[in-house]
This record gives sequence, C-alpha cells and structure tokens, in this order.
Amino acid sequence: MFEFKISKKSKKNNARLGILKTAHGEIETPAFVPVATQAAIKTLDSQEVLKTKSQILICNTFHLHLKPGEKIIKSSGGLHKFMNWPKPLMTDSAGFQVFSLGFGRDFGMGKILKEKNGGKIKSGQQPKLLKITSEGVLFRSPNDGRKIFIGPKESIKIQESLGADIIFAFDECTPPIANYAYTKKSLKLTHQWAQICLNAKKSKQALFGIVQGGKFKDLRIESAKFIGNLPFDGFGIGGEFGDDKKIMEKMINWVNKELPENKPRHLLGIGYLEDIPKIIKAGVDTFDCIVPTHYGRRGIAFTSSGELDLNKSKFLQDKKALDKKCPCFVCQNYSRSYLCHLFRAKEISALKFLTFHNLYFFNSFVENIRNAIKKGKF
RNA sequence: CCGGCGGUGGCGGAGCGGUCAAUCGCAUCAGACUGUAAAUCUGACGGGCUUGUCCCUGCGUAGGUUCGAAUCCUACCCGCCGGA
Repeated sequence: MFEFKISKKSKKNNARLGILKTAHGEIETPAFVPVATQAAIKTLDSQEVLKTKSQILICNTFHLHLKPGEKIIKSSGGLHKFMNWPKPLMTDSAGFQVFSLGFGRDFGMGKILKEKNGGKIKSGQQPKLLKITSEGVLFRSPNDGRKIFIGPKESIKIQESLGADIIFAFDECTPPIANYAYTKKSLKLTHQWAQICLNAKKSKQALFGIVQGGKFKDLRIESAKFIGNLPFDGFGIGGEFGDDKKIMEKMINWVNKELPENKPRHLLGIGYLEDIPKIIKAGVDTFDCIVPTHYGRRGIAFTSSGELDLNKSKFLQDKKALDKKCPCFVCQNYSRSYLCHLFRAKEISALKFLTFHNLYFFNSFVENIRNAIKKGKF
C-alpha cells in the first residue's frame, strides 16, 4: 500500500504538508530520512532510533548486496525484520555509488563543489574503476576489488528482495565536473534505465524515478518532464547541484514545477541544517542526508546555537548541555565537558551520544517546520 | 664502589661519520566531510620571518679527533640492570 496526501500548502512558498502512507505506517512530511546504509544507523539500535523521532530510514542496495547479500536479508523476512525496524524504509538503488565509487573517487570530490571547476569530465569518459554501459554498471567492490554488475534490472531485483516500502530507480548520479555533453548522454541512460526499472518491478513496493540533469537547466527540465510522465509512485531528485549551493534551490524549483503535484518528491542526499528550510520551501517532501550521523561520529553536534566540535579542548571546561533547549536524553543528562572528554578519550559512547542528539535535533528541526506550515507561518 | 646498557623533538622511538630539524607512532592544533570506500581523511607540529631549493638553534654536559660528528674518543652528570 502506498498513498500520499497533501494536507496543506504554504501560501508563502512551495512548501507542502502531507502524509505518506505505507504498509509500515505513516510519515508526516516534510520529513528527514536518516541514512542507514548497511541496515544500521551506526551506533544506535532500532529502539534508540525510534526515540530520535525518526519516521523512516534509507538503506543502500549496493552495500547490502555486497554484505550480507540480499538472499540473507530475504531469508530473514526482509529488511524490516532483519534490522528490527517497524517503520517505513527506503532503499537507494546503487545509483549514487556509480558516482561515489567512480568519478567521485577518481577526483576526490563530493557532489557539490565549493569552487567553479568546469566540465573536466567529457562525454564518453569512464571512471577508473567502473565501466558504465547501456546495460548498467560494472563496479569493483571496494572491499576486495571483485567485479559486481548492477544495472536497472539487477537493482530492482535486489531491492525487491530487500523489501523496503519505497525503492528507487537505478540512475547515474552525474559528477559536478561533468560537462554538458557528458551530463546529457548520462541523462539519456538514466531515462532508459527508469523505464526498464518500471517494467522490471513485480512487487507492490512504491518505486520512485530519479530526475537528473546536473546543473543544466534545460536538462533538469527535460528530465523532470520525462521522469514525471512515467507511472512512478514518487520522484527522487538526484545528482549534483551546481558549482555552488546557490543553484540548488533554483534547480529544485525548476524540477518541482514539472513534476506531478500530487506525488511525493524526495531530494536525494541533501540536508545540511541550513539547506533544510530552503529545500522544503522549494517543495521537497522527504530528503535524506548523512550529515547528522556522519558528523556526529566526527564530534560535531548541531545545536540551536550552531555547530559545536566536541573534539576541541575548550569544551572540557564547559559544563552546559549540548543544547539547553533540547529535551533529548543526551542534553538532559550529559555536559559538553563529559562529551568532550569521551571524544578525546576515544570512548565509543561518544559517537552514540552525538548520533542520537543530532538525529533528534534534525527531526525536531523539521517537525518545527511542519508545525509552522500548519500554522501558516512558513 | 665495580661491571653492563642507555640518555635524540610534549611523549615513545628510529638514525650510528657527510644527503639530518632529524623516518615512524602517539599526543596536540587546524581544516574537510551533503542518495556513507567515512569512529575517516588532509595539513601543521624546535624558533623566526621577506613562508623560501630562507635564516637561527639542535641529538645529556664539556672537551677532543676529523675537511665534516647525533653518529668516533675522553671526562663528567643522570637513569636502568647485575655484582659486591
């Protein structure tokens, strides 16, 4: 079962309040989606994740295909049972790994550039370790270097075995230094793969198509029209978002203008705290991001007064809570001083405390935006 | 008191005649991270500035040998171990 209902639209911008219904329960949108790549929110158990107000998680097809393999998960009764997560789940298609293990690795870059860095990647160019063909992608396992082929059919098949509520079409996340010709050609492939995914799917899972097109307005619009016209249950907006973040908001607006109004839109892999109001205003319903969990393990805490790096020795003297306004169990029970000590002493509980707090903080942040939309204040 | 071993940067520890401000760890400091190759990675880490194929100081202390010493010799100081 899959349903999306928009209960309210902002009069000030394109933000919308909605309910996404799945077989594993409802999600109030806009919603943040924590990233559980290997069927785990690192450092937390599923009961703890529930306490962070998380409504849905996203796991990764590529990683789970390698370890432990979808057969194991299927034989355990699917991802929900396997990881003891009662609420909705998404799985990413492995499309991001086409970038992160390909050109992303070759050039040591993320999908958002800080500086303008031109179209270094030209049409026809291949990443060093991967081979991208019209059939799919020949990956090299980052674990042992062995070859792994995943194309649209394979991705869907794996995702069906995993059994998440929402699955994604296989795409290529294009790199931010790809030129127009590369991006255009890649887009064509992503579009072909989208149709193959739709035809391949036999399950009742909701399938989201992914819009690509890089930083190029005409390609983004072309992609949103093409993908938006296919019978997907919802849409992902993927890829790179330009040479700097300023384009991101514009780009999401170009795309959302073309996508069907009544279907959910998921922004893939975006969500610094400062990005969140912008992307919600641009009409995004759900979005996932590694930042709260990943940064938490690095010692960065997100608070109402900014980011704190708990590795810094100055916090040893600081007896305050991470965030005095936060009701989470970390802020209620532990001082910055103690958390700083744990990080400096390399105690593993440090990672858990910040992961918990950051997720709670992000989810609360988005919850506040939902309430504001409800009250007509956003 | 005798014998053995050793004293190198904040710490541990390489080097054992020239290419040494000195491999490498650790600690410290700074930076990065947006569909997680990520409890990770990068950089700095004697002092100085005009940040450079730059200058100064330097391998327990004081002398010596040598064109040249952290590296060899002598004395002394300190530490550890063994013997009286």
